Amino acid sequence: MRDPVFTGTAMAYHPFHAHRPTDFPMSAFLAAAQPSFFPALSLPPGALTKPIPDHGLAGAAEAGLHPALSHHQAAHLRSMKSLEPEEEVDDDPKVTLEAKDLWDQFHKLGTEMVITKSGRRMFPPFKVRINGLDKKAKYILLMDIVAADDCRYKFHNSRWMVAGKADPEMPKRMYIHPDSPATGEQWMAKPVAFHKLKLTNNISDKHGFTILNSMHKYQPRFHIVRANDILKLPYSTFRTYVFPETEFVAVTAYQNDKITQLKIDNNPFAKGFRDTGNGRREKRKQLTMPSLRMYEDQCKADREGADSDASSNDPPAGKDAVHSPLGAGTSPLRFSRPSRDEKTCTDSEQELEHHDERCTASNSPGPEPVSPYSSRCEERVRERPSTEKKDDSIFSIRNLEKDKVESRHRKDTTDALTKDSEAGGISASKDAFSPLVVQTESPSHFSPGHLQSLALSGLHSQQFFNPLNTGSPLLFHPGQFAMAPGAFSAMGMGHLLASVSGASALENGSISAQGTGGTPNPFPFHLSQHMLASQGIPMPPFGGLFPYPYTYMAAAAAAASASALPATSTSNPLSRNPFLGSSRPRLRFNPYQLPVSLPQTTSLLSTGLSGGLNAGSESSKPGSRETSPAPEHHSNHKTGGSSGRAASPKTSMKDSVNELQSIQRLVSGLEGQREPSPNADSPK
Amino acid sequence: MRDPVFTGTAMAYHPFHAHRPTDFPMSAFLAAAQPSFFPALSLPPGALTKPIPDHGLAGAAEAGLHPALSHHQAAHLRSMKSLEPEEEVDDDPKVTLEAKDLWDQFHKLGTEMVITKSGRRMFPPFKVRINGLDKKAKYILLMDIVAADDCRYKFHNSRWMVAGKADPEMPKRMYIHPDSPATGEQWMAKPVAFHKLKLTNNISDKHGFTILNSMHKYQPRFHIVRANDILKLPYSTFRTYVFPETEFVAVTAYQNDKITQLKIDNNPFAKGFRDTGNGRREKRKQLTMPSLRMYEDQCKADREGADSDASSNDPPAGKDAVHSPLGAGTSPLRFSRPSRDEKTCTDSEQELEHHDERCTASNSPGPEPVSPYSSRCEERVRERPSTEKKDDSIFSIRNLEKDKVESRHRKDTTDALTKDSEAGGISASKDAFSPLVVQTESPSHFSPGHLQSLALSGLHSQQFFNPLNTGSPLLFHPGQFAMAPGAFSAMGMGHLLASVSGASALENGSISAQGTGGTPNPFPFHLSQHMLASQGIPMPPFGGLFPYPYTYMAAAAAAASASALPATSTSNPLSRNPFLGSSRPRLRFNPYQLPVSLPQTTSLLSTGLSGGLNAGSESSKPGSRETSPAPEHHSNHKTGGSSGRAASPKTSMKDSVNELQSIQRLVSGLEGQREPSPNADSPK
DNA sequence: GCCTTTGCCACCTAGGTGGGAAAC
DNA sequence: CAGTTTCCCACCTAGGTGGCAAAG
Repeated sequence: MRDPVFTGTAMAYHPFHAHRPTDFPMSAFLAAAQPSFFPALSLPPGALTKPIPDHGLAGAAEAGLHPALSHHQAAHLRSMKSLEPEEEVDDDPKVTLEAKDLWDQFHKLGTEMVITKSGRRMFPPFKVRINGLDKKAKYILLMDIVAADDCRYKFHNSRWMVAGKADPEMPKRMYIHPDSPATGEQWMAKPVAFHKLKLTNNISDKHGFTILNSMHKYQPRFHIVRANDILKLPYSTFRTYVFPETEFVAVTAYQNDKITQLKIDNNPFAKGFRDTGNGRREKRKQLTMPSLRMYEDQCKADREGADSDASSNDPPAGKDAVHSPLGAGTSPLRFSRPSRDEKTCTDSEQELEHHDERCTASNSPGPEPVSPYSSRCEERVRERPSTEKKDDSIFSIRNLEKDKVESRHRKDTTDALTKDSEAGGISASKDAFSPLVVQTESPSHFSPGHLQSLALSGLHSQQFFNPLNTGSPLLFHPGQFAMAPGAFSAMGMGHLLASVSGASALENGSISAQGTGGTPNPFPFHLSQHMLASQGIPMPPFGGLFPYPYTYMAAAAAAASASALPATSTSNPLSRNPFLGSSRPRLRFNPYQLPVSLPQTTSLLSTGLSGGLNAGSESSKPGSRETSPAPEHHSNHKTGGSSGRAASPKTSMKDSVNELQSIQRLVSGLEGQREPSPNADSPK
Repeated sequence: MRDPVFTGTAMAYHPFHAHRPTDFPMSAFLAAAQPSFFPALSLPPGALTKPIPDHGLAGAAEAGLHPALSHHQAAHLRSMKSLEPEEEVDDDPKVTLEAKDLWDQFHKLGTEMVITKSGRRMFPPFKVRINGLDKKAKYILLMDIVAADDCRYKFHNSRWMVAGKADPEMPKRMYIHPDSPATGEQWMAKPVAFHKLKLTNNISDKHGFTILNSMHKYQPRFHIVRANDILKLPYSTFRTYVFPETEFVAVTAYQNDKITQLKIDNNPFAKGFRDTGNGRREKRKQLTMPSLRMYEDQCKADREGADSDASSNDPPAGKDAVHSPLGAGTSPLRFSRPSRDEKTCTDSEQELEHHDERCTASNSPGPEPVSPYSSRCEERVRERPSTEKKDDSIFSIRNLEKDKVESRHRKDTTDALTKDSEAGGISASKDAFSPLVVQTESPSHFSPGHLQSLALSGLHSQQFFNPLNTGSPLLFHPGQFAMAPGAFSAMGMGHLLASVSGASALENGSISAQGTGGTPNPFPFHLSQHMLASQGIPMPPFGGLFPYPYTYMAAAAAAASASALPATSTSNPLSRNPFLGSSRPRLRFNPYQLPVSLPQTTSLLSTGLSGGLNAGSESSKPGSRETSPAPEHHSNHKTGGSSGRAASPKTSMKDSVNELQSIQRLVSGLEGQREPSPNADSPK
């Protein structure tokens, strides 16, 4: 397990792989890829064509780059020594969260997302608009949802408060947008929605849904990978974007009536619960009604613009400009929920109410309530010295102070500002309030033991599943990684690349949600049974066997619109490490052990992945994986931001977390962080 | 226009293209591909791995191969000289029509498919089960619907009769299964449905729907192409499968009440019209009620087996075993509709009622009524001498006589028996009653002028659209081909490879059916704006500039289940040439001239396709393209089958058509046919 | 009892049916 | 006038909502 499968030459791999990825034995695939990933730069091969991005929104992105290593320079370097035979691509992705206003509204109240056994969509739908991609290059877009911290919450006295340490992390799944791979031109043509991603609390889910723990806080993440085949994902650079305002608490039933009302008022499918004069459900009182409906109207308008196919069935497609739907309705209700960010996760009534500690001077329109459970970003920011260890910095955090000044010029488009980080070169792009951007070099540091097997699943209602490399949700299974306890979930360390087998792929008339299990023709998906390395924020490099090939880049969090800017960017759950504090290994999941239908999925696995997978699974046994030191974690947020950069795997992780959480007020520092990850497997 | 864009070296193209297809300028793309296509063999590169197919159903496929050039030999030859760098693949696809029983029931009555402006699905859904593919190789599956003949029909006195020549052909579109490309393993995992393909009579359709002429007869076709990128389609071998029982007449309103009732009884969406005691629509009398519902039950059962995702939303997913739903209900009603097959298309009351002229000795359960408008296959078969010109044979027709003997051993699986044809080597596979199989070598003979531009479209309800090469419907526009008048529609000559731009791709919340037109972000699809060469049956090679690289293979039609076998295989509309008889160029369509939203679709087009496209358009001006000699066509079916193999473009086409139409009783002959295709452009 | 989860429900959206009147 | 087409409709399927009672 975790043997250096990634050994071989980059060149050897790509040429071969490019022609017929699927015919290539996984073993060979893995063997050929490793050596090529030098601990070099993090930027994607592209960006060379145009020395300076000329994309509309991206124009100012590079302005503040540190001379150490500009975006383009980095890209160039990478392209030269990287194993990627890819042509030089000119891209500088800028990502904007759609319906940001709506997200902000929810965020202020403390977003809740219902999770059910059968799978539930997210309500404000996670949708982003992308700019700056290379028109011709192909990209794979992904999304995952990682734990925002290692705490469990409870809604008490109209407040969210910590209720102990987080439960064991559920198998994480990386959801590949079904349209992947597609050209940059196609992705940029219209907003990219992930409404097919469903949330569930069913640990035995066979649909490839994202499994979450109820009463835990999560942070959705969006990833852009320039690759024309999902098989290349493990060796590709991940550009990760985090929109703090999309943070949410998973619940099995809504806790906050205001959230419920906001959902009802904006989700067209809940129209039946609106108090539109029609005798409807009583419970809720018209908390909102004023300028409501705006979001829906926007959605419908959007629908006009683009044709819908199976992939575009998400009713809520509202653009960022929702014109503050709730208006007077919800915004005034600033719940004083505890900002549990770096809480010690002890059951207590300590309702963290630092939400008033606005992260930035806020160029927002006055009284924007901070998210009920937003972190005390301001506090943290102050704690953080600007002495980031640039040499091995993992994050490239922009100077938000500067951004604030310019933020008002920008709409609510949270551009993604990619910067170089490996060399410690930090560039504060002038464009402010971008989402947190983390760029990860191809995780060549995976050992076969980390490879993941698919978890298949029929993807039931999951949007059209395009089999093979055409876009299948990646099922991530943290338990199969051999890394430190706290290395997972946080920023998506070692996501497992699993493919959906089930029956969802080829379109049939069948739609039963669960029938997939033991169907005769389970539609084996043997493509991507290898894990995806570090997704975003710092992750332990799996035993430190690797040359730290990847670098992280953080381009400020912001993501707040001119109005709600500071408020929404308050909580920065980017990289909480759920495993750090949880010591009760309740469940362990091994795709192969799950009741999931994993038929015929042995092709690639059997060749070279099975062993690795098993290895990883073994090491991450229930007891081992989830048992992590909680104490040190608690105090993290206090010390993290400052200087724990090159700290030990666990602490360093947390440090980075803290930094991220305080992004709103980030100073221009860029931090590199690398997690040695003691031993990949069990933390024990 | 029509400049030899296809010039260059195969090797040059592939290596490059494989890595980043979309980054490759179309001009270069085209230039590199041409030379590689020798007039060689037609079989796909695969089949080398295993000298003898060991697939369950395919086991006997090679049994009857003619020694001239076996399937594998051909494949080997091709792989050596072909430009395809593809590895040797072992495949021998067998295709089975799902819900064949249901199709048969409709076919007996004379299937009608409603076409509406907003697009209508086909009711028995076109769904096939595939076997014998190479597990690891990637395939692109396509479907198109071609005119079955060049006549216009009218339903008079409860009979379908010819009502003159066919109207000008509408722009034909090749629909790529959205899951494409996918591995053979994935395709074989479960039936492949094409329920996202919609039929319309809206000549300005922007959704990529298939545009048909009302009151005209059509024949759906299914294609398997081993390719990992739609960009390679033009240079890939097409294996075409035709199921005669899926023939239908497009109507704007049902003409035959029995068809209506059959639809209502079997289509779950029409449940509201069933006379289940509930006072419902009066009109129809319970024509069927006996063992009905079977199909639906089957569908639901199917749904259990496989998960549904956006691509699997088609309610009707019944397997082939529908247990003869209508039972006594509809089968007894054998309408004596005219079999207008090779009619002269003159308005007359001559109700062709040769349906009793069963094509084969029929091992079917007795009184299977022939399709009302089925062709006089038997007659035709007899006319055909077994003196196929093997040297340039286009069709490889199996010996059905032999098949008949063995057919009863087979279920209703109409296996696809691929055979070599180019060398004249014909192999009569022992497995009988396969659908008509036509294998086309990569149509390298396209000249730039034939290249097609996309017609984009949002694919509205069209199933999830996977942009880029992941699967987008190909929009075929006959008008942009430079070829003889009658060369189109019939067997899909020169289908245009157009991609859907619209908004369907990236999943958004928007679903409006028509809003695509002028949307801000039209999602340009510049991938496959080049036309797809000969799809199935003989087609004019566009001016004869080419070395006749493609070969056709026919592997018997059959496709009939043990019970209804002979009956269903009666009509063989495979390659009627609608243009041959139509001399009234009513409309001309140039994707660029349509009100379709073709924004940003210029990338590849502008590089190397625009010119070609325009060229093609120019040459195929309205007046030119549709003006074709009708007379010769009429008599075709009489003379066609016998020896018109190497005949002139037009006649040869018809000859092959005739042959195909009589497939049910095909003798062991295999015919190769190649169409010189005078000049690619305008027939004038 | 409290807290949380589950299952079922009514009520929506989205869209696939053919009927039937009206239009062409 | 007859043949066709169009449009709107009621009626379905499929599935996304939160409520709510009951169960853990």
